[in-house]
This record gives sequence, C-alpha cells and structure tokens, in this order.
Amino acid sequence: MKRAENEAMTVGEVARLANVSVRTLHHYDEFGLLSPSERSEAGYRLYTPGDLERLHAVLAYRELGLELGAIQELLSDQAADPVEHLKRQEAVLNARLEKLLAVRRSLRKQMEAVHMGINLNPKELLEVFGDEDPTKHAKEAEERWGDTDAYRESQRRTKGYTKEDWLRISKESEAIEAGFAELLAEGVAPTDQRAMEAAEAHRRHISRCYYECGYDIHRGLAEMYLADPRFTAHYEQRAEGLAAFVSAAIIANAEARG
Amino acid sequence: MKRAENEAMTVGEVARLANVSVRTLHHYDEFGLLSPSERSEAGYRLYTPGDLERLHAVLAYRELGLELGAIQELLSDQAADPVEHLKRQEAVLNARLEKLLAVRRSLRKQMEAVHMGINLNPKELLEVFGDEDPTKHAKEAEERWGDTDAYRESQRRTKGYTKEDWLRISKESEAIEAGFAELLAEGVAPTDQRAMEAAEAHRRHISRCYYECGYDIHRGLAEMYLADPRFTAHYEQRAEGLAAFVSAAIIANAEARG
DNA sequence: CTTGACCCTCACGTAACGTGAGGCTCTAGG
DNA sequence: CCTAGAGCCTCACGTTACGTGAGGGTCAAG
Repeated sequence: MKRAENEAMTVGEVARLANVSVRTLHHYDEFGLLSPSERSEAGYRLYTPGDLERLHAVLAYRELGLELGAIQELLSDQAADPVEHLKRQEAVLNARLEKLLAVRRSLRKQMEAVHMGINLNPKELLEVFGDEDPTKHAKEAEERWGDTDAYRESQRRTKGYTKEDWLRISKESEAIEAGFAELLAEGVAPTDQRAMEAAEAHRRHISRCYYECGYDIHRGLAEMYLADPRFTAHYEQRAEGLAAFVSAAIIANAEARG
Repeated sequence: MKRAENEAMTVGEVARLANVSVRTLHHYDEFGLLSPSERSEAGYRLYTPGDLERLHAVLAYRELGLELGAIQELLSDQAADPVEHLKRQEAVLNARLEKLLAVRRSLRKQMEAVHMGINLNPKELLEVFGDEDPTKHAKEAEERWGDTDAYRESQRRTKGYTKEDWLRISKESEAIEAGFAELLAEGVAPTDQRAMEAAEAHRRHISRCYYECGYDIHRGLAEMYLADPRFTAHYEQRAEGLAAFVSAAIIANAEARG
C-alpha cells in the first residue's frame, strides 16, 4: 500500500466516479489539463481531492461545450477566484439553456403547425439555428461572454468586487443570520411577518451578490439547508433549531410572495 | 440562369441561412446524409425547399448531440412520420435540458457553499455528471430514449396512434375550433367563462395529443396566433376576428387558472 | 474580357478521445 | 509462495465531424 494515506484515488476509481473513461483522464494528463499531483512508486496516477475539484471544474466547462484549450486558459486564469468560475459557468450555461429553449419553442411551433395543417416555410425554421452558439469556438471566451445577456447581467452585479466589497458582503450575511437567530431566540414563529422579512432579506442578498435568486430557487435552498448536513450544521452551530427555522421562514416567504 | 425556376438555392445561400459552413453541407452530401436533389449544368449543388426541410431536421438532431450516422437512420426510418420526429426531438431535448438544469443546480449549490464558507466534497460534486448523457452514442437510439422519463411520458401519450386515432384527434380540434367560432358569433367576450372553458379544452387537447402544454406554453401559442400571419389566417378563414378571440380567451384562461 | 465572388473536387489537418497491443503491478485464493 | 485476474502503464493508430487550403472552373457586373 503505497497510496498516500488513503487520500488519493487511482484513475479507474476517479473514472467511475466522474463517469468518464480512463482514456479521457489519460488524455487530460497528456494534454496538461489535469495531471494527478501524485504517482505511486509503480507509476500509477494518484488523484488527490484537489485534483478531483479541478476535474469537476473541467467537466463543468466541458459540459458547456468549451474546448480543452479554452478550459485550460480559464482554469489557469489567476485573476479568477472560484466564485468567478462558478459565475462564468452559470453564464455560459444560461446561454446554452436559452438556446435549447429556443429550439424547443421552434419544435412546438412546428407541432402546432402540423396540428393546424399549416405549412411552415423551411427558411424560417432554419433561423432558430441562426443565432451563434455562444459556447462554440470559445477562444477569447471573455469577449464572447460579453455578448450574452446572462453574462452581462452577471457581470453587472459583480463588477469589480474589491476586498472591502467582500467584507461588506460577508458582514451582510452575518447580519442576516444574526437576525434569524435573534428571532428564533425570541420565540417568533417562522411564519411571522418578521421572519419572512428576514428571509426576503436573505433572498435579496443572494440576488445582489451572487445570482438571480427567485422564490423557487430560494425554496430549493431552504430544502437543501435541511437535506444536506453540512448546511444544516452551519446554522446549527450558531443556534439549535436555526436551520429548520431559516428553512421554514424562507418557504413561508416564498409562499406569501412568490 | 440555369437554376430551377428560382426555387433552388446554392450552398452558400443555404449555409448562410442555416448558419453552418459550406464545408458542412459538402460533408453532409459526401456522407449521404443530405444530398441536394438538383445540380446545375455546371455541377453546382442546388437545394430545394424539401432539402431545406431535411436540413432542418438534421440540424435539430445534431443540436441534440446525435451522431450523423444515427441521424441518418432516424431520418430514413419509414415508420416515422414528421410528428414522430418532432416528438423524438423534444424527448431528447427535454433530457438534455434536465441535465443542464441539474448542472445548474449543482453550480448554485457550490455558490451557496462558498457563500456560507462550507467545503463541499468533490466526490459528490462529480456525481452530477454521473447520470448517463442520454444523447451520447445514440446507437439504438430507440432503446436509449426508452430510458428517459421524458420519452416514456411522450410515448405513453402517443402509443400506437392508429388512423382512427388521428381521425378522432382531428375531429376533436375541429370541434374545439367550432366551439370558439360559435362563441364569437354569439358575441360572448373572450374573458367569459365559456370562452375560457373552450381555451382550457384546447390546452388539454394539445396536452393529450401532442405535448405537455402548461399555461405559460399555452400563452406562447396565443401570442403566436396573432404574431404569425399563417396561424392568424388559419383562424381568420373560419371567421373574422377568430384569431384574436381565441388568443384572448387563452390568455384570459391562463391568467385565471395558471 | 477581366475581375471578384462563388462553386467544384481532392486531400491533408485537427480535436477529443476510442481502441487495442504489449507489458508491469497488485491483491485474493490455493 | 505462486498464480490468476483485475487494474495500471505507455505507445500508437483509428474515428468523427468537420476546418483549411490547393488548384481550377463559373458567373454577373463593369
């Protein structure tokens, strides 16, 4: 057992986990996109958790149709912190989603046309494919992204966060959580007006600082706070029952306003 | 001007229209997937409207990630009428959409984790990519589709439409349209209860026979009936003002129930 | 009758792996 | 201890869906 203290995984294990082929991992290694940080004495590739994280980013970008070279550039971009990557990924993904939705609209229009015995002319149907696929050939990806609404939107919110900004954001979330904890301590019900206001503040905070968070998405977060022990723990370590309280408040708020 | 009566288009024109490269069209020709039905005396490829229709189907399937060989099989499948193709495309597309939405959920979870200072373990993040991409390697596509919820759902509705079924469906839409026309003739307002019931019947008819049609999608159809002259004409030829009436009734119904 | 925009047919290049070939390495069982 | 089988290694050529010229006709305009 030359494997680093049970930490590292072999190619096969990683491949199964990420549902990619071993060859793919070899390829990424060869390409220099993802080289395992360790090797066993026998020369076996050993992937650390850190490597897995990188792999995750790679796969996320790949899923969005970026070329390996472009992915490499993005991942080696020093100026980009993890949140930046996540935002980029979401921006590209949103563009991709919009495209697919457009295709679906076109499909439904065709079905409706058949339904009504109408002949659509092929030219107009082809137009759906006309708007450039924003994920293809993503050289100068930065520029391209500037072209998508989603990215502009995302950028508009995050334009040049400075250290002070981050400090302020972190203080804000602190204040919001503290607010929840206080209400809980006072014995206020999560369906109370004040709890719902706290939930709304939480939602708006996310929307301002991270991503557009509608009521349905917010509801999803509420569920996760209870379903995922790590998120639960985050709240529980401040006060017992806080996770459930926050979750309930968010849901009540979503019901009321969403 | 050897071009067949102004009907056919050259590669370049088609390429621009469909936003693909000329080479791509050459490739499809060479591959036998889409050979223009005509050639000019000089040997220029000339695409007829029929060819454009086929190209549209090809691009739709391609957009969904199918391989050219698979697309060819599908398009040469005699047993499949146009509606069948559209349904297949929608089924695959829905699977693709679900996948992307899953990735987006994962991204948001990560952002939320950063937001809360939590460390997600890479293994679980990789799991998002774990569920097979239903569009990849679409040999025996039929079988694979049988694996996606969307397709089962779609199939469940359409299982073995016979000629009588089609006749019944066509009679149903006839009846629905006649119902609208009658209400219009009686001078009933589109916001009237009876008009909204007709709209609801229309929506349910589509849902039963074609695809899941929610209120928002239905609203989209209503807009299209006014925006696209061919759809407008379809209703107007039955009665003047019918297109606007149907459209208004659908919207009223969606507002009320959606 | 030339010029520029298109078109043709080869034909080789590329990206992201797939698919063996030939050969170590590791762990469980006899 | 030894062997089988599953897993790993490094070449290295194959594949898909085009990209990218090369070399050479075609066509409408001036």
